[in-house]
Amino acid sequence: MNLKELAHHLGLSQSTVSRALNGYQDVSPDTRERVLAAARRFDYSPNASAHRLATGQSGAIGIVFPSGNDPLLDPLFTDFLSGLTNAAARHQMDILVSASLDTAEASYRRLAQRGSVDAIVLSSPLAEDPRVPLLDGLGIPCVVHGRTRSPHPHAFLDIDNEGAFRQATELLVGLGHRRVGLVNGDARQAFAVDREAGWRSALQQAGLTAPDTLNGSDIMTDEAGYRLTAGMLAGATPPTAIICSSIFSAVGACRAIRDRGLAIGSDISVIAHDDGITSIRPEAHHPPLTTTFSSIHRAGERIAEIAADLIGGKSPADCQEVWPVDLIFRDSTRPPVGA
Amino acid sequence: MNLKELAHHLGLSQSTVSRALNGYQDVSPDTRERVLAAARRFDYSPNASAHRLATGQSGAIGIVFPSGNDPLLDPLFTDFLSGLTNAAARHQMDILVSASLDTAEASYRRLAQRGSVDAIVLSSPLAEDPRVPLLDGLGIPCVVHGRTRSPHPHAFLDIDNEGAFRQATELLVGLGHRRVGLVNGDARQAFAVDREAGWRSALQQAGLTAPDTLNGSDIMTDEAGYRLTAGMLAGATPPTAIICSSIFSAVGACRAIRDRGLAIGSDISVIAHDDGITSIRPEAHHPPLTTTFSSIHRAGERIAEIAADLIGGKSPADCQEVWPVDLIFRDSTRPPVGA
DNA sequence: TTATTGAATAAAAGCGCTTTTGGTGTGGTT
DNA sequence: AACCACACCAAAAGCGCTTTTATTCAATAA
Repeated sequence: MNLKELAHHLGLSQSTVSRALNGYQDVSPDTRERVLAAARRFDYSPNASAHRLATGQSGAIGIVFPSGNDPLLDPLFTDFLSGLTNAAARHQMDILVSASLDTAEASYRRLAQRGSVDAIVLSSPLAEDPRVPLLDGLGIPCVVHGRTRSPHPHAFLDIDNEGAFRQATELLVGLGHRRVGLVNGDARQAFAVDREAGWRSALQQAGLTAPDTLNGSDIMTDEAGYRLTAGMLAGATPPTAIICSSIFSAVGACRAIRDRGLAIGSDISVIAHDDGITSIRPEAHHPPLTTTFSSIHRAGERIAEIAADLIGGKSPADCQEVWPVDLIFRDSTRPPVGA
Repeated sequence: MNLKELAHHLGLSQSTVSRALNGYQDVSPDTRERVLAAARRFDYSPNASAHRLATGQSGAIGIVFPSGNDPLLDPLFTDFLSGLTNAAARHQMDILVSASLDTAEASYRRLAQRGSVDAIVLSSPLAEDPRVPLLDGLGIPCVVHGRTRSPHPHAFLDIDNEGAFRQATELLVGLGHRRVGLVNGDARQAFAVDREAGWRSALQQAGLTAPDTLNGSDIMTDEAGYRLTAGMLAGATPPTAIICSSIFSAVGACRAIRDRGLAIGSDISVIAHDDGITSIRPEAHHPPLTTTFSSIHRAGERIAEIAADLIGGKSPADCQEVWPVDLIFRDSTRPPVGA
């Protein structure tokens, strides 16, 4: 059932039916009611492709999957995407996930030029990310989950990574720790840069050093978390506390600590950043992990809204948000041994 | 830059340019070369909406996100989606992720009627899943990741869940275990039903019982894995081995075992099903976990191909695959204490 | 009365592509 | 010379909608 048939069935013109369905004013209440009733009865819904061609809008927000070769498949992505999709649906939009077969640049270019999407979401930005100027050049609205150092004014939603890790480090220092290890994500990622800065600043503020031996950086898997932590614990000046950039790293870190015959909390304190993903919960650990918390699901929701604003014409400069991060104190952080 | 402009620029008609770009035969090699060169030079790519309207195909495969209220956000989804997206891109298709705001049924209905997608992927099917007949009624091709008990002949890709868990149980029984606990997923899910059947059949084959107290079923998070395992270990006849339906449950199960002062492998054997997700690797555990393994990423890839076949007109009955599952022996499975 | 508005609807144009149909000029066949 | 393929290309229709422009008819104003 399409517009034409529906109109013919009602003895009305296509335009009248279209206007009635789309809530325009110049249709009598009477006809409108008839049209709506018929649409319901025939279970009519307008064809997506035709609608898009006519309006020039695709009704979709695009997101490009980190390339197939990259082993760093973000497990947080599911929760993020779930939020994104939910909020997008509320704005009558869909999420288009695209893979980068060749280069990431080519994917973005294709997406933009073909008009497959009205806006693009950038995830896991690097500190200096070439994608932002690229998309700007292509003239397609884009909102970054995170932040780049780009002087380019771009729409973004980020969490206060620096503040979160400064607070976490301050907490540990306040408990008496003097050697705090950092198990961070990939050093090129913007969030990792910020977190390191927070860690460093808190230590310096307290008159402590931030030695390279306690500054670990790698992908955020349990394996890498284990390796980095085990390395630090085996070093000449092992840490008495560890801060992990993800709950996955923390799982590995905890195993490294236990494997060394040490207890989490009493021997080595642990703080992890928790994005609130459902499959691994820090409060279910033994002992429950102290965390810096910010829901990546809610971030996804908000980003879809920002994208909708952008499509509606809002200026990117007016679409910049930094969310505070909660520090949730649990049992994995205690004063160091002998304090 | 659109077709019209490009054609005008070349002094050719739109149809000729279109045919040249789409590889039809009745265009001289000469003109084709000219057209392609111009397209490259002006960085032309055809408008997606127009293409879709003209061909009647959306060029997208749809997948509906498990509803927003459902806490069971599948963390495996990322890896699956990644495979799906990659393979889809190879077939020039995109993946459209849609949320179910109201009911799941309404979402599918909308997707199908609006022609937003050419095929739909169904994830996490229940043993009896109403979505299969629904989509069939809507006349939109659908491929199920997993299998339903539906008499409806539907396209699917499943792994041999029953065989995998039978083999795993047989391995444990062969080592001398007589009480094997099952930490399964949600009992309504098709895969959980099959895995339980495999476990049960292996035990019965060996003349052993499959008591309800050792048959745990819940969502596949570390927390639930911990709870189920702790419960079994605290019971009157605790298991000497545990089989987990996911690596996340296994993380929880391992913690429960350790918390009870027992060692994994020597005291309690553990086998986990591993979907090959990148963030948590069983071989990185201590001890490395024995697993039943099947890559969910590759399943995603294959499913996109099946969807493409279906769109191409292949019959659903000819699109049914069951993949064998590897049993990978590592150090978490040993003979029981005293054997 | 006659022009003037305004409401309600119809008609038609257009979005950018694909595809069908039609037309031209070449060369080979009878 | 007439015919027919054949290769190549142009013109035009059509996909299903939205939106602009026209039209009708009744009610009001001059």
